[in-house]
Amino acid sequence: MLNIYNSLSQSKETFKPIKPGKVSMYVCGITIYDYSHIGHARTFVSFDVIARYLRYSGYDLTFIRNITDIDDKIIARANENKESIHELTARFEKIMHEDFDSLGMIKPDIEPKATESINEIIEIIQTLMDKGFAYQGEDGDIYYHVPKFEDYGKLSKQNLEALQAGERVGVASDKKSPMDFVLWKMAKPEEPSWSSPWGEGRPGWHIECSAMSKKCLGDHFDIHGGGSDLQFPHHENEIAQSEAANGCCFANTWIHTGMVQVDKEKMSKSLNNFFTIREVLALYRSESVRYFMLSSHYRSQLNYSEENLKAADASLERLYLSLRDLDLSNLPEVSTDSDYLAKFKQAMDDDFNTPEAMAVLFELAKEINRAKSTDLERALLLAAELIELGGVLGILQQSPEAFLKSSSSGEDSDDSRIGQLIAERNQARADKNWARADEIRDQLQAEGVVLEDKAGETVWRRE
RNA sequence: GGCUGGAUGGCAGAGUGGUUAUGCAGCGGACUGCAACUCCGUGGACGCCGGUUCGAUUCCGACUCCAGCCUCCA
Repeated sequence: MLNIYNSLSQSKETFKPIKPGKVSMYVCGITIYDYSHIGHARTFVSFDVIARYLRYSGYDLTFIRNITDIDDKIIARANENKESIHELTARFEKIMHEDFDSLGMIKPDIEPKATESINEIIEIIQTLMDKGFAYQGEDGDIYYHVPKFEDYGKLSKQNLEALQAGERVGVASDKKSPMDFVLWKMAKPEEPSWSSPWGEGRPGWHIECSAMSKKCLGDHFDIHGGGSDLQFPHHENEIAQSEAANGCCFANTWIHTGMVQVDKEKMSKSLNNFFTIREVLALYRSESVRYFMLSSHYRSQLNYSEENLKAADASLERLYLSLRDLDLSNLPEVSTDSDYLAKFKQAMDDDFNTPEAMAVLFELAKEINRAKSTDLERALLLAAELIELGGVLGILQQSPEAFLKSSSSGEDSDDSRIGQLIAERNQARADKNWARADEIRDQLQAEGVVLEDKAGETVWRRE
């Protein structure tokens, strides 16, 4: 039985889909105008595992992850670059897909874009106008009138009075209430715009997600997710828009991921302390980066550091080492009543507890290592389980040799040269010239290549 | 100031009202020319103060500290 922590109720709830056997999930994607950073990676790897586990559990999942491709920052960046917003967003969309692929993320079923949902956006705004939840200011912009929505604050546990007390001063506008937010913004000259019943303009920040989730999943769906920094105001505003417009419930379960920290501070663009996915993938193996993302629970903060990334790589190396020297081409069928599978599921059923689930992977690795020398059949069965469970987390799907010989940076030292040095070293060993043998090993070690002398042969791997 | 969440062994990170998390690092042993890999064994922990309890790291309350949101943010 799957239990998920719901931000709405602030507690773990037994998950019950609206339609038995089916799950609809909408995850807020990125506003696209720059390279994606490690914080994005953390959130989307988390939802990737959630999606995989829902499917592994037998649910028929529809997974939506949007792209917000119109927004003030996009316009500003495109102007800086002297290019169109479409050129800018198309370029970074391609980069984002490459980065996400590198991290082993499965693709969402639909990846809607704000600019391809303008009709739906206008429809919702019109409904909100008709129902009296929205109004047009003197500047022509359309605003959502927050005090009109009684449940405002139910997700972020804020109340309007407190929010207004904390409101920063000096915001001059013709809003009726300081908490009101823009649904439709009138276009300034030379800004990209679409025609609407209220004039040429573009959508405000929050409305596109209400429109895209409705377009893809309908008024009422199972799971809505995103980074915890979106909980307020973005998700709160989505609820206000969608529930008011649709006159009914919106998402049942809200899932929020913890932020990535650098030196105990949130990684963010405004603090300029972020690492892009590209930068990090140049330093560490991509699968190790993914492993790192899953090594702590998705709701807790994750501290980015060289030490932690190296530890993740070493841990993953241990798992792959256990699979080495086994014939993985012909794996036996995994038995459904395996204790390890049961333990793994129990961990994942408890709000997707990946650290606990990964502990099961290490138990399997240890058992495989033991069984290798005593009971090869058992070792293979356990290896099949390890690979299957790894697959649920999106790891351990390459051959051990491929992982162990891969390097973090693209600049591999030459494999054939490594082979030559090993041959030379083995000649030295045969001659009992230990000094020369150790010299070669030290030299390779300095290049990040580790040698292991097995019976009859010497194998190598990169670390 | 308001609202959330957190504080676990050298590091990372789960979990539990009484019994081994797990990984890395350490220590002892086996294996090895020496290593590496692997196995066997092993030390080390629950921020602080009270309360509940036969017993609390785990429940309750206060305190201290840390982080997130309240402006753009994954």
